[in-house]
Amino acid sequence: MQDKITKIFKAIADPTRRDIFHALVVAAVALPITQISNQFQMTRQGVTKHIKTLAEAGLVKIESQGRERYCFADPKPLKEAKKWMQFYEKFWDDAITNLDDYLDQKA
Amino acid sequence: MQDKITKIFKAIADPTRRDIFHALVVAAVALPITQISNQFQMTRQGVTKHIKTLAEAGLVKIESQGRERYCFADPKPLKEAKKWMQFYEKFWDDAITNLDDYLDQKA
DNA sequence: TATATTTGCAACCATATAGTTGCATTATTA
DNA sequence: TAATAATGCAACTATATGGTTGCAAATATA
Repeated sequence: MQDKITKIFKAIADPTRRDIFHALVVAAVALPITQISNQFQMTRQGVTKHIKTLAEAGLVKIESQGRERYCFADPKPLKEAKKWMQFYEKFWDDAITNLDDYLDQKA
Repeated sequence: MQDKITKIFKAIADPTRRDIFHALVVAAVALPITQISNQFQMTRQGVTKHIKTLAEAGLVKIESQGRERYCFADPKPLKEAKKWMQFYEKFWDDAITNLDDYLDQKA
């Protein structure tokens, strides 16, 4: 199975999923699947699949109530994604800015 | 065509690609493709494909010198990924911590 | 010049992914 | 109880993805 960080990055690597996630975040309330899917062009089942992917990454929580399934965004897993990136942050500035110069120097 | 942020997230969503990227970052010098691929179990062509994906996301720069192609990690595009995440950072803490409570309240 | 090295390109394969349609199930409401 | 609404499940399609092998081209070295 995929590790957590891979699931998170895969989940947000799809633009439609980012849209769904965003819609849930700004909604700030839990919404049933059908209501979410009404905001998108694709079929309910398509949206459901994306929500499942988001849920598996922990970015969406789902709670059943009667026949409805309320979905709510949970951005917390993004903390881990941020943490992964933070290691590389220190290289943002001291990265070789001009590879040509580097290679010339080496030659 | 895919937008920039999608390319970046897709590039780092694959664990092998994260490994290659990491190897290039810590190497801190430009390395020819064959030399990079020697550090991995898979074929040179497999590694080359991953490097291409990373390069298309701007995370790796490639410069030809003679018959060799020197690759170097450039973490700068991660800034954009971080920026995307920063919008959701403000929701990390005030996100509904217990969806059950929220729904009970609503009921 | 002959040989070895680094690489790109193309074809190919297996699996994953994004999306669809159709139907059955469960819960609500008239 | 009958009709409607929200959902899950399964099958299916098309395309993307991760990876391979084989071969040709260009460059470097003996």
